[in-house]
Amino acid sequence: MGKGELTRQAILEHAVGLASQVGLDGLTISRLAEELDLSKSGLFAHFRSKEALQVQALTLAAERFTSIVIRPALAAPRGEPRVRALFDRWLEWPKSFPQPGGCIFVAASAELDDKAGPARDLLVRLQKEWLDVIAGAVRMASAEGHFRKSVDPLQFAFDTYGIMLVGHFASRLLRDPKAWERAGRAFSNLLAAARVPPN
Amino acid sequence: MGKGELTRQAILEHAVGLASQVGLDGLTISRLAEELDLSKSGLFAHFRSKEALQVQALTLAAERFTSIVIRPALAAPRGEPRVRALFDRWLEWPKSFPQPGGCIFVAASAELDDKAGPARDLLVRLQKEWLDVIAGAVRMASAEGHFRKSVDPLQFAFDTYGIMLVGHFASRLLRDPKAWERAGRAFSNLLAAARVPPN
DNA sequence: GACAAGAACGAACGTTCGTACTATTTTCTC
DNA sequence: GAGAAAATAGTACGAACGTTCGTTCTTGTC
Repeated sequence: MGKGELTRQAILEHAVGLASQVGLDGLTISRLAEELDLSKSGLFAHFRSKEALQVQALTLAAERFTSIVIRPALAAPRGEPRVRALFDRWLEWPKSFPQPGGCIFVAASAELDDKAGPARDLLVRLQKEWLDVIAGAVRMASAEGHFRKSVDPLQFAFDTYGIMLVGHFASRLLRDPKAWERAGRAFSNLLAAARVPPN
Repeated sequence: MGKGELTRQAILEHAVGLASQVGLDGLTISRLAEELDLSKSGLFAHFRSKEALQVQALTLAAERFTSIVIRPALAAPRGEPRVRALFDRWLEWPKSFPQPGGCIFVAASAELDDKAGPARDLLVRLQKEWLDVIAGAVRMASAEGHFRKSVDPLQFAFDTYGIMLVGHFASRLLRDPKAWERAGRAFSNLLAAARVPPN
């Protein structure tokens, strides 16, 4: 990996953190350059447009998400354990990949939901894939006999995502120290409702 | 109500709609003035700072939220019907008060979770109040014998908010036509779990 | 060690931002 | 309907934005 590629990655890594705080639009090249001790033009040359920078930042975040959350969780045994692992690893994600403003995908989701463009398109694809990963794990949990057959995998993924969103909201905006505890409880309830009844 | 107050309201109403699309920060005075056929300075004079404009826009939205969502729902009979009414009226809110970019509070929550200032302070207060309204209705539902005594009102409010958030997310970002249907189902499950078991 | 390619720089561009002033017009009050 | 007060417009400002340009320094290759 040449020197250029190295700084490009460093820029993007920092860009994700910054964007998590101020948004992908609030991100400015000047500030990014300043914080990385680069010249505005030198930094800019790596991307040739702000939009490209945004897209590449999202791409980098997605790669890391896969390796930090998804891949390890898929190593858990099929069925309920894997479903749990997906949730648990997601909780660790904003810490494992430092995002001082919280999960960049949550921030970007609210920001981009109205703005057409390649960044939005990419984000939509990524989020759908993530929901599908959850739904897939749920489907297996039914096949393994852990969950009832009647559990709707996409509904389960939908519900889980809601818990993640509200955890994020309560933790970051309301600064509720019990936010993640509550999220955990909500998810446990979701699991309990999906499980095949004992006996 | 003098003419000044009238245009001020008109400005704020439009500002809320605009902010729902581009965010409270993305809101610009020039664009607002343009769309309302006012001069930049003429519009600006009403608020004397952009921050004041943001805060007043949030305030207006909150007033409308109270009269569109909360007040009518409180007219529903105590207990589960009132809890349901709160949820149902919330679904109507982005339509009753036009917000082309979706609920302004959802947008603002993601945007302001990191930015200290009066706008954030106000938003936090409003959102806590809203959660308390839900929790209060849940408490009554337990008192009325509709919900189990063991239901944690704040947890219920937390879960409900999550459903709203994910409905918003699925509908606006993913453009999932089944989003609100799914949200309704999730909420029904929540209600079912809270209800006292039959017999 | 020469030399091309790539990376970073500083300065400048046109535009837009929020805000400050002063003037003009409109509205309200007696 | 005159005069005060309020509302709107006009113009200008300094700062920040994304982007372009030509130049310099650094890196890697033969």
